[in-house]
Amino acid sequence: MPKGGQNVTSPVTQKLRGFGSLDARSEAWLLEAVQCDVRSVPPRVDLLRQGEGTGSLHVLLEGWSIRYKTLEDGRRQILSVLLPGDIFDINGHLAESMDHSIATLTSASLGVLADDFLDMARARHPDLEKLLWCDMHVSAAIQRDRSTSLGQRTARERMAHILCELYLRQRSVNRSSGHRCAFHLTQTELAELLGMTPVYVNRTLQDLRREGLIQLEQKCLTVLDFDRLQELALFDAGYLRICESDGGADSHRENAHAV
Amino acid sequence: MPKGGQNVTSPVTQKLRGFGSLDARSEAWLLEAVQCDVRSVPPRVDLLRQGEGTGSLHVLLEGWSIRYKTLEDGRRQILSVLLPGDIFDINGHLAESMDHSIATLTSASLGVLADDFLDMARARHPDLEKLLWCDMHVSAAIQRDRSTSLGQRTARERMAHILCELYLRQRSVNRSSGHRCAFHLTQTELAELLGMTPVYVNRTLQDLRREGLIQLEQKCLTVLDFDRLQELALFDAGYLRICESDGGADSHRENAHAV
DNA sequence: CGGAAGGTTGAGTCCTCTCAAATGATGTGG
DNA sequence: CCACATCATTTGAGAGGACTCAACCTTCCG
Repeated sequence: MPKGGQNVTSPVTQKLRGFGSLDARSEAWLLEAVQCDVRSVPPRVDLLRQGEGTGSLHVLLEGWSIRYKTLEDGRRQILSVLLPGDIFDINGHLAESMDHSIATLTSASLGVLADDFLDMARARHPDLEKLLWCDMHVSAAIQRDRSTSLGQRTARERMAHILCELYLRQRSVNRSSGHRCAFHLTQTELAELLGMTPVYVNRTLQDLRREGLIQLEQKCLTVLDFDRLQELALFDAGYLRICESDGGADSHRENAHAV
Repeated sequence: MPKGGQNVTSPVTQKLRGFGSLDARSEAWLLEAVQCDVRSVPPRVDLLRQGEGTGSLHVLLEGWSIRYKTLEDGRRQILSVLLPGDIFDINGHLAESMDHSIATLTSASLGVLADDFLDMARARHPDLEKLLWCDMHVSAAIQRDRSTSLGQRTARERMAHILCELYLRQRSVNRSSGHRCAFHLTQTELAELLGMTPVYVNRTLQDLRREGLIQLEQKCLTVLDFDRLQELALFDAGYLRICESDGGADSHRENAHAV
């Protein structure tokens, strides 16, 4: 969606800019690299499969995907949700086989980066390289929060927590309007993400709706009362390291968990 | 325990060698760097605290530690167990504050690496740098497996799984003899790690004991029937990327999940 | 020896699951 | 444009895995 002529609003650059300053030259180079080899993928397709070989660095430009892991007997855990702007398989070359899978949920558009991308970034765009590591660091923090949810939070809290996370993460790449954002997980997928049963997911969602916290229908989430939702979830946005910056000029942090 | 005069068996080098070949020069340099600033820490002390500033790269040389995260209301999730040879806070400089804490369980000995360690490794010991990223990659895989456990496995399975993991990880750094290894988690800590209640941990352990799978007493774990334990846990050791190599000569993989 | 921490046991409860079926969306082809 | 198949959501009733509370026992250590 090139608006006003310049396509500076790629979700990737937008996300990375949230982690720190990015030289205009580096940003241009990144945009170039990302759009060099773009692929369109239909919904519900495995991009990388557990046990098989690894791939190169990918950037999700549009659509939703998931990272998941299956047990021998078929049970499946969704580890995290990948949103536009998310980078994955950043260290693929380090392993000979995947310990998990990655699949699209919706139809998606994918930037496949050249094999020497990281080396080039390291050599010529150190500021960009740093932001890439930051991104990786945030992904790890999200993963830790997911573990914490699964281990400590009740079903209601887990549900509230994931809704907060997905809402804010989309907002940080301009994928929200007002208090609404897309939501491409089915209740069954939510169940696999939150470690509960589809039936119970349904009941938990109805609870949250009944209490006027959210609205969720037709792949669209409306957060009616973010404060109460956040409170219920024991949600602390600090780990997302999201800086609120719209035009790119100011960058007053709103959700940071300052010391 | 310098055996035969040379202390080449630091748990770090041992662990890294499992991920790939390490030049003798790099190894010597690593040993040097790690033993340059060694600190002894008493049991049950926070090394790094959630919300506070980050530290530099650390290597756990001896003893057990944990990575954990606390919710506002006090609930605590132990994210992972750190064993001798484990590296942590590898990307500390990327964040301004910790999203989780790290604490010792036992008295521990800790190698604190110089700030330019990674840069030096990158410049002069690329083989070592690669193994460090491998290690980070394996840590992430362990974290993913933890999420999978918490989300999909039953209490019994989770318990069996963590026992398999801790046993194998210790074995990979020569911290086991026969089918026995140290075990420095109390039942309460196991509960915080597995997302269950201390009382239920106790009952689950008794189940496993009754079935002749394990023995656990006095901070010592004996795995009586690894095969059945592994089967019960739906444990797949592939993600640990452990190569079996004793004297350093051969390296027949035993637990690898070959394609 | 006494206190504290960890481990064990019992009984009752409830959060979450299972099974099953009905209803509502979505999409495809004739 | 309807009929059909498929998938997603919803609802009900019953069962059970894991939790809570509380007491008691054991080990450890100053």
